[in-house]
This record gives sequence, C-alpha cells and structure tokens, in this order.
Amino acid sequence: MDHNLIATLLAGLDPDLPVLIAGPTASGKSALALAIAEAQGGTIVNADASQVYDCWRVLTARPSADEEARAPHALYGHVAYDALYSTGHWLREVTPLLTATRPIIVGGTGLYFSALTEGLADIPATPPETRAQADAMPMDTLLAALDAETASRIDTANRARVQRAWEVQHATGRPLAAWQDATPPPLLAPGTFHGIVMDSPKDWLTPRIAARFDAMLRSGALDEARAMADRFDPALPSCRAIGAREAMALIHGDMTHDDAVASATIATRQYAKRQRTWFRARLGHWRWIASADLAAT
RNA sequence: AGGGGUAUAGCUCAGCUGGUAGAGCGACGGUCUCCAAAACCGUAGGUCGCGGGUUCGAACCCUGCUGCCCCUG
Repeated sequence: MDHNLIATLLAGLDPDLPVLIAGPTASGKSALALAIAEAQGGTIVNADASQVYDCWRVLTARPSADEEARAPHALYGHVAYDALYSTGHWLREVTPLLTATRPIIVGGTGLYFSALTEGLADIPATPPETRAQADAMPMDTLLAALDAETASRIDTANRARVQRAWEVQHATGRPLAAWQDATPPPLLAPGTFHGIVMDSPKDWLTPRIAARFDAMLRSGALDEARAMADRFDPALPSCRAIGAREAMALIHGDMTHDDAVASATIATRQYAKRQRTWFRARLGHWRWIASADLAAT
C-alpha cells in the first residue's frame, strides 16, 4: 500500500463521520477499510450482498479471521445460507450501527449504498409465502395485476422487477409506486459521510480477477463447496455467489479445473463491469481513488 | 498412401429442393427504490478455408489445392 497516499487520505477524513467505500470485486477496498480502521478506529461494516451469508467465506472474499481480529467487523457471514434477505434487511441492520462506533461501510453492492444515501421506500419484507406464490406465477399474470402507475415505472421485461412489484402489492395491499412516493429521507444525508469509490479500470482489474478464483480454489473454496454439497440450491441467493456453481462442479468432477476457472473469471469480470456502471452513474460525485495508486508500494 | 468426413462471427454450431447468412455463448455499452455476486435492455463482429468452373444468381452444385478428424494398409 502507498503510505503517503493513505496518510493524505486519512488527514482529509473527519474521524466522527462515517466512511463509505464502494468498489468492484478485487479492487482493494477491504484493505483500505482496514487501514482506516486501524488508524482512526471504527467498525468495518459489510455492504456486500453475498458476504452476509454464512456458507462462503473464501469464495466471497470475506475478511479472514486475522483481518477480523485487527478491527471490529459487522454484518459478515451472519445470515443463514437459506434465509430470505434483501436490501431492506440490510438497511434495517445497518441503521443501529450508524450511531454506535464510527462505521466504515465497505462493499460492492451499489444498491446498498444508494439505499443508504438516497433513501429506500420503507416496505415490509416480503413474506416467504408471498414469494413462493409469486415464484409459481407466470410473468403475464403478475404484470396484469399491477396498477398502471407502478407498471409505467418498472422494466416490464424484467421478471424480477415485475415480481417484486406484484409481491409488494399482494402482501401490503398498496401499490409499489405509492410506497416509493412515500420514501423517507436517506439515513445518511449528503455531507454527513465520506464517500469513496475505488477507481478500478478494466485493464487493471482483469488480471487480478483472473488470478483470484484459482487462488480461492487453493485456499479453501473447495472445502466450502464440500460442506455445502448436500444443501446446495442454485435458486438460493447465497448459492448464486460467483464461482459457487463452478466449485460445486469441481468437487463433483463435472468440470475441468481450467473450464471452472475460465467460467468463474468471466462471471466476475461481467459483475465488475456492472458494478463500475452503477458507481459511475450513481456515485459519480463521491471521491474516486485509483486502486492502482493505492496498491502501489 | 488409399477411402470417407469436415472447413460459416472470438468460441460451439444452424442454414430446408441454389435467391448475396442466423442462434447461443463471449465481447462492448447501458438500466435498475429491496432475491442486486440478481434480473433486464441495446450494439458491434463473417469477402461462408483458398483458387477455378456451372448458373441470371452459389455458404449450398462441379473441380483443384490446403488444414483438421475418422477408417484401411
């Protein structure tokens, strides 16, 4: 790490304000969070959707036990692999942490950061029965049940968005659009936090991504896959973690090592692209720090 | 060496009895107020291995060459 850059960065951070660090996979954001926590104190809070689950530590690049010992960590691996979780769950869990010790919120899920700083409609969590019922319904039926206003706001070609709107309508009796119109102010208003984005261009990130999955396989990802072998369900969000499918295929002998690495690498690269797109569009006004500069020694 | 097969987008392959080529994946760009490491939308790639011939017209038919695969010796 570049200590001069870190020192300059730290000098510009008000130790009383929360720090938010968004970055693509493999961008070095966790190391930065740790450096800030060690220098100024604070609790590192996870803002990565797949790192909340208890089933994959290595595969989702969760902080190691050593790293967790260097600073308090929260919201990592605390959700059962088969539990229903969402942005709303995360936002409710992160709320009390904002007023405790100084939070250093770090992760790659853009929606979590936007919900935190731009607000999110305060809709009750979808009951499991509603989810199950919707899962079994055809898209046309879901769409037909929506009010015109809600339908006009969502991507009607996107099953996930249509189903979400239906679930809200069905479970609460109130249209999604109405809930959204009543969105409360954000938990963190502009000016009340430090927003940092890891600037990680494709050319810099791609080689790191390519080496990463292979490293994961050599450092325990296969053991995690074996532990999940009997419970693995591709329909579960926890099991949609990038590389999970490939790791399972490897322990079952359904895929060659090279094919598994290639497949997981492609998926990771595509994910990083989606992350970059979100950050550029939604967090463009945050402070952008080049991963390459930070990683330089 | 002889016989057979094959050669179409970066990859895997479609392309009916000849009417100047399509898909999936990948690549690239974007959307997204709650399953978000999800879901979705858009764009760009091919002188159809090379040469010759038949035809108004060839990825498709004939022919020579080249590469790869299989069989026989």
